[in-house]
Amino acid sequence: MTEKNKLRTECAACEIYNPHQKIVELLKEQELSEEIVQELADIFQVLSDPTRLKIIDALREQELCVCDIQEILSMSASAVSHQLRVLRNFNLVKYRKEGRQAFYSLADQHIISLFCQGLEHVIEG
Amino acid sequence: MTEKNKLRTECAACEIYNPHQKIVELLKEQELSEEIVQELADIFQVLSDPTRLKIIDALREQELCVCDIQEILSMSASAVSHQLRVLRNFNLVKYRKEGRQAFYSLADQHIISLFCQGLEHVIEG
DNA sequence: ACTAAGCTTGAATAATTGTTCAAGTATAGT
DNA sequence: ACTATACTTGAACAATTATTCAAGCTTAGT
Repeated sequence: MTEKNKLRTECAACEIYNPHQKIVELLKEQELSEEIVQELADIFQVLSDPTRLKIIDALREQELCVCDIQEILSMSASAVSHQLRVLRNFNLVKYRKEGRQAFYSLADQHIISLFCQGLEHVIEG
Repeated sequence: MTEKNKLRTECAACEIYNPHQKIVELLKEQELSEEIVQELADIFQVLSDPTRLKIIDALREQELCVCDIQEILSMSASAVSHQLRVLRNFNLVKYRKEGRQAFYSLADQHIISLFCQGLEHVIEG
């Protein structure tokens, strides 16, 4: 094996010279666990719907009942309720019952950080 | 109209006493534009897939060619290429051609902020 | 007790999406 | 010129998902 050939380490995937062999091996080991990646995808997935984003946005400053949200979004109670359930299932919102009404609020402010960071990305282009 | 009734302003949505009438009106006006919300949803949508998240994660430290990524994710070239196109369309990655290979890298570090913020959310529970 | 309001839920439908498959282009090596 | 590699692309398929519809439950007011 010539000096030149020694440098030409082979990637398991490509047969041509590959400068990233060690990095690839490292990344295969260090790769985020399947579970973490899926959870990460899930949380972004919740934020990937305009209706849910509008709900989160509306709840930023104060709690609102379902019919408030319905009014703000100009959507049916059913559609709103379905999306509130998604947000509930991911513990992004909590609610309290008062008579016939259900008052929803953000479970914590952490989701707002993500929301705002995303907004920055959009506005900055 | 009695003093008591004056306080019972009606919400356009609910007929019962609604403490949020003014807030609802305000939110209907201030609501994020449909366009902005859609763009926000779109960017989160891109991040809502495990494959794309893994690609972004792999590209955090250095550029990689398609076959590197293929190897790291244990996926077909076609599947990887399709997802790279999605990332390209949203200007999250850029690439340079070198012979037969295409070397991909992150277009900017902004997306990493979002990625990490999401990761924090997942890890903190 | 009755009626209506506020909200939730399951099924149905239409739309979107991730991967595979088959075929394609472009470059490198012989 | 030929072959194989690296990558891309469009169509097809299965899976997921957002909204609507119809029906339900619970509470408030009469």
